[in-house]
Amino acid sequence: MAQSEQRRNLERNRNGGKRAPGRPRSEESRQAILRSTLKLLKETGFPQLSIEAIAADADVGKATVYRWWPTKAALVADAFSASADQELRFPNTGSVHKDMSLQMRQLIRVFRSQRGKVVAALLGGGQSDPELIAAFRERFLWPRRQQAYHTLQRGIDRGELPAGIDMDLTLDSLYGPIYMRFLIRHDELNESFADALCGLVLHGVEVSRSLQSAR
Amino acid sequence: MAQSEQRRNLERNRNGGKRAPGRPRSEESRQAILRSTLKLLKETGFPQLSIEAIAADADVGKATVYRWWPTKAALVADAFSASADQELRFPNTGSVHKDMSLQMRQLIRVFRSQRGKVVAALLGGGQSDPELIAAFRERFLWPRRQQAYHTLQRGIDRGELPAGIDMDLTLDSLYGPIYMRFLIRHDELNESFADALCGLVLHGVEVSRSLQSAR
Amino acid sequence: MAQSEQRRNLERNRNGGKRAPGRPRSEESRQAILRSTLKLLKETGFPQLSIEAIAADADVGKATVYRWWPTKAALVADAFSASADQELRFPNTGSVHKDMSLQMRQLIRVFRSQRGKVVAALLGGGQSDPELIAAFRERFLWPRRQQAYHTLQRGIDRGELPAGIDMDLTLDSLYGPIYMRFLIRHDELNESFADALCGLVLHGVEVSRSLQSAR
Amino acid sequence: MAQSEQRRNLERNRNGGKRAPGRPRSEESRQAILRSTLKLLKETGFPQLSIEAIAADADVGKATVYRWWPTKAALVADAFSASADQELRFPNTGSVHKDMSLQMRQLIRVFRSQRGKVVAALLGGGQSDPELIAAFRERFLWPRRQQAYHTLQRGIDRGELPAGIDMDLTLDSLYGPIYMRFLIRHDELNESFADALCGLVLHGVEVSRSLQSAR
DNA sequence: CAATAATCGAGACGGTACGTCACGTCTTCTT
DNA sequence: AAGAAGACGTGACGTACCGTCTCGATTATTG
Repeated sequence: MAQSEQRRNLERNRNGGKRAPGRPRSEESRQAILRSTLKLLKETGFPQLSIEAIAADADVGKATVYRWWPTKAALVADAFSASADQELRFPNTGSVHKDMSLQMRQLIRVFRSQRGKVVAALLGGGQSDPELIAAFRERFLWPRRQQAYHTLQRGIDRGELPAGIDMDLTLDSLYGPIYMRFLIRHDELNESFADALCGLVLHGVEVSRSLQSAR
Repeated sequence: MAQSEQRRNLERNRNGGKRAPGRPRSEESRQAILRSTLKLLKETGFPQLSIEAIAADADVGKATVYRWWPTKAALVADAFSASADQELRFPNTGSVHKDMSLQMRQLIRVFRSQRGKVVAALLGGGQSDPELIAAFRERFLWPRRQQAYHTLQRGIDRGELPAGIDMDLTLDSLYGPIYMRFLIRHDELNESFADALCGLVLHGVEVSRSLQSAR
Repeated sequence: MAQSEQRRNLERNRNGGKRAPGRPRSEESRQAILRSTLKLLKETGFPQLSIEAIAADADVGKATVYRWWPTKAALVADAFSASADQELRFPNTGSVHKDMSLQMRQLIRVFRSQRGKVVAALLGGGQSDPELIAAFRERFLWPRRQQAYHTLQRGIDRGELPAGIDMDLTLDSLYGPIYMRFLIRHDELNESFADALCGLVLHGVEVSRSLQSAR
Repeated sequence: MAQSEQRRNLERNRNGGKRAPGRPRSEESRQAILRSTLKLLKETGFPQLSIEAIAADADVGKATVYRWWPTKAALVADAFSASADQELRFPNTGSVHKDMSLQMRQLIRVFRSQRGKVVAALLGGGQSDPELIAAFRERFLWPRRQQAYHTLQRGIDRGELPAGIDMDLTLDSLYGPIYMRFLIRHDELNESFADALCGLVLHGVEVSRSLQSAR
């Protein structure tokens, strides 16, 4: 459930299931707005995206947009998370190496697809708008990181990884290079990069466990 | 030498030292513009930065800005690189671990300083402006990466690192997590992160040399 | 009714009294703009008049001006005609000579007043903008000329003037010298000029009726 | 000799025929500027005419224009009078009627030609620039009016016109309607208008001599 | 079934910044 | 010293969106 659509729904809940009086919010408009937002975001960057254009594209009054989303950032964050919910689940193959590299390959595939433009817009816009980057963290990064913790834990339980490792360091080492290549575009970001990265980092984790545990 | 100031200077060179006719460009204005750009960039983000405000702050006509920089991006890129030239050199302590972690600590220090806002603006803005991100690569990333290659090579020569490693993979593994934490801000980015990262990755490199050489 | 305000009103009429959708035009702004236009026109000439200044003086967004008037000329024409409607009616004294010279005196009085600056601006600007001069003709010249025709006709009916005279020639002979002195300022334009002119021309008309009817 | 080009020539005269030191003024540039001014004035109106464009068209530095003409008005006035010197002389046929109507026909012909655009620009621009209208009076109107006085005087001497007439009233009555039709364009301005006008006004003068002499 | 209430679309509003153009002045080298 | 070249600070241009507002119309709940 998107963050900024709560006003009247909250009232509804408080009133014990009763609807607020007046014309109810148009679900049709809401979806058209989110759809147009994603569409235009893929065509232009975040700064070029205008609420004027979104409203026009969605055949909706400008005020309807402003009624439900306080800023362009909130709208984009909503649109993004509405479209990001179902993807990028972690597999469970019985091997940490395999689980991680498979998921990382998925991520790279997403980054290279049309959807990547939206992520780039979010991360780019987020550099000047804390709300945007927070939305990315909370709706995209954290849910996946929770799953990643479990995946790593399974590896520890199976003895593939030493106990006591710094999971955040490990995961940032695995994903950081992907994000870096995605955002800076200084080198190719293809799926085999996931394998090489996975090999390098997970072997490093195994070896330097003593250092980690000493921290 | 900044990119967008070449027009008339090039002519000068071609003409064998002769100056172009007409009033020469005001070096004073040029520097005032770059100074104001950096100053305002630190106060607001890249999208909020307006050429109008830069010109006003620099006591300069708007047209003078547009005469020399085609876009806000080009201006910011110039301002950034004019201020980034001298820093972040690599040390040479006789140990790869030490050399790298020292430099990475410097980078983190920069990212956490006022200058970090400019980098974030550049990378953020760059997500919707290829010119900006290219400027970052060419004027910031590449020069340092050249030095990093040499640092790694010294490690190989000294036997600290195996020969035949994938330097780009290694360096992205070292720096990627820093950039990720800097841009996504999902976890603390302090200088000790550099040491942990360095330990993890360089040990990983040593162990997985066979994998790398097999590629 | 001013020319450039018709768009939405016309729709209203076509729709049988129904209003166009959307926020209706602000009558307050419209009048403030016209008022400021006249005010500034009296202070400076037509070329010096800037839409920027009008908008500022009227406490109005620049876009509001451009929304309703395509050019500065159209705006000035509207402002002029909004202020010119009620004046300079022709008297009916029972004597052509008296009627004409009284009205011509009024005209000279207007030309010598503050309002004269606006007329001069209109006629001056009109030399490079057909729209402006057309506005002057249609909203100022023609309405008065209609009345002048009737005044002359009354003179003919009463036998003061010969039938079959060229009314346009007559009226241009009466008013042309006034306009000429007003615009070229080569000689004094005072009210007694009206009497002298009237005497000369109307006597001329009486005498040269034969020439006119022979045309 | 144009008004604003006097600075150095005056010095020359004071110095007793000696030339000022330094590079002499380029006659070529001066003429190119005047030529381009007229050319562009015929293409666009006075307000649209830009010194920038004149300098470019004349292949001349902008400063050269500003060095010799203080304002656009002065330049246009100069250009106009440089081109108006030789025309519109009064004939001497032995008949006032004929002399006047021939000259008025000439004037109408000029007004309808390309040169008319320049006159319109001058009179139009002059409504907001006293310098311009003064230039028109002094370099165009007065010289011709002097000749017109003589023409009328010849008529009086020959007994065609009564003595003691108001020459300025007479001439304004003859020319005012032409200027009015030229500037307001409310009715056709063809050469036969000169004859009708001449007939009407000169007959009027003959009849109302008593009124005039009574003034 | 009316009254009330909040939504919807449309689009005008006062603003801010855009990128361009011409202004009149200046600084340089060349003639 | 005047020439051309052309950069300079200035300020208006007309445009695009901003976020807010005022309309009539629509769609629900409440009395």
